[in-house]
Amino acid sequence: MFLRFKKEVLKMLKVDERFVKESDHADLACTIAFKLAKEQKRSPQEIAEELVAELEPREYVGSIEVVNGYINFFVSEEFLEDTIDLILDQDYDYGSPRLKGEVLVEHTSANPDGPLHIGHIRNSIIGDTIARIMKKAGLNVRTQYYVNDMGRQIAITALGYRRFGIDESKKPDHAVVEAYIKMNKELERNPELEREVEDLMIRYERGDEEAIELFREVVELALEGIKETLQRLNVQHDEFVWESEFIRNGYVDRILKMLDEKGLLKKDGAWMIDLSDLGYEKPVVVRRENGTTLYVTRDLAYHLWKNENFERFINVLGADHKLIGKQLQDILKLLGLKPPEIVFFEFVSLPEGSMSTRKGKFISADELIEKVYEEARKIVEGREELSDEEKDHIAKAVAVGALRFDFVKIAPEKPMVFDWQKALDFERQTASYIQYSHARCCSILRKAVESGMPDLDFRGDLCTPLERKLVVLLSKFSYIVLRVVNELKPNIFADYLLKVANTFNDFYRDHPVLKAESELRMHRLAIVDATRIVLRNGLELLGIEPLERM
RNA sequence: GGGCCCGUGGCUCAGCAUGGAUAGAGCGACGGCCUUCUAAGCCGUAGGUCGCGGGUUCAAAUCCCGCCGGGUCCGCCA
Repeated sequence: MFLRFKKEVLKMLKVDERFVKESDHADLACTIAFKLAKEQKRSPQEIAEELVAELEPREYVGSIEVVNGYINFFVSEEFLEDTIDLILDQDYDYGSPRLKGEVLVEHTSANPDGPLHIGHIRNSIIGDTIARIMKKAGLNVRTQYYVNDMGRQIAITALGYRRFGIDESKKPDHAVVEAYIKMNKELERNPELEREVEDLMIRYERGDEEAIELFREVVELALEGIKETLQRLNVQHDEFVWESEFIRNGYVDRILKMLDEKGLLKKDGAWMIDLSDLGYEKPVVVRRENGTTLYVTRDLAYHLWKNENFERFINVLGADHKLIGKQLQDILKLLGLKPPEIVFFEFVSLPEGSMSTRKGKFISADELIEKVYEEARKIVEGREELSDEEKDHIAKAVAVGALRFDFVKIAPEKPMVFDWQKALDFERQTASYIQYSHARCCSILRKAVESGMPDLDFRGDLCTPLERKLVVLLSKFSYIVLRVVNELKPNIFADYLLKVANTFNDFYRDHPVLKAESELRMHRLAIVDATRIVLRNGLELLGIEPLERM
């Protein structure tokens, strides 16, 4: 709805979109007069007044005023009424800007050599949230986990698995990483084993059956554990795509042929692409002297496949992939293919330094989830009216919410230092605050039903300034969704939802609902119900369960 | 050495793309509010040279240049 208001404002003014912005002083504010002031050598105020004199309020633009050169626009009562009607009418569907298109989101894609750690889940949470928001926007979204089954570290894991076996009593990913860590130590002690690693990698790429079976077994084990963790976090993948598939299905050969035909390959024993014209110091090797391919080669093949199937493809990658990511984009462009859009996120480190799976220096996602759950459980214990089962359910939802929100609210480009104390401090958990606000809405509506639910009837003319503010905020849902789709910054949405919860709690404080008389009661119940729908739909986009009581 | 990212009250962050009206939240601190729709809530107070120095502009947290501090990348690894 807010999008329509903005469109009307733009149509009235006939100015470029960038001069119209959100503001604390108005629903939308225009700064064009400042620009014109310079050219015309007149005061911004004068120009703004002149511009406004020619404008007539329309359907959704209720009033216009000029202050200090700003042209401030306010929504009409009709706008407020249509917003509430739309929300109540669309319910679960509310909030979509109704886009069309085929989109692929690739995220997480952690090496299958052990459990996900707290750095990996930053990737999962950003990726999953983007995917959810794009789906909401109406796009046809598929999510994939790219399984790096051909790497050196998987060969090492496979060797460790064969040599030491694994502890079957443990969750499989945690068991696999033990073999990986042990094998790494073994390699340090005995560098001769290096040849075995290399040999195994070559055999796997050439399609040696025994090697394939070994890799498959160990990778499946790791993935089994990883999938369980992802499920706990409400992170969904439609498919797990194995890197080695692109060797076997011919895409690697095709991409190499394309590179060759474009004259991009320098074959000097190894095959490489010279990117010095684009400012890269070193060439990118796509085929080793021994005939095997590299990670980037398979990734190029994967992106050839993406080009054939999707209009937009988005990768969520750690900042350590920046160089290789840019090279991938540039090579694809040279081939006349579409490059992926990449969301880079900075590292999550521990107070004592960066994490390392190889050295066993990491905090696993499972451990974090468990501890946060225990903490949430302590708080829920205080609610005597709830059954044990309900308490458990609420604690789980609150824990996952706290965790997901903690990661998604921070802009991806910010480095994070993990802190146990903060992760477990529920005083600062904003997710449960939003869940709580939603539960409050539900509670009011439950009581209203008990005492005979009246018809909901929102009236623009009954709105207090705060109610007006809340409804305008509710109208921005699809506008915010669209922003995330365009800018790929899911933290914008987290911020928005927090603002909705905040404003609702302000409303709750000094606007009695159930005690209000007749039409005011109907009016406010409509606001509560609409807020409930926005909070519920919004929490779902963040992968957080909207609880009805807590 | 070169590239990229980050640097905003004691702490964690938003705002920076497209410069504009008093720099916003949360935690922590201090003081208040449960006979009134869930106190996982609300209200109030204190706390800021927006890393530093220049520049552009009527106007800079936001744009440009130079520094400083932290992170990260620069393999025929992934």
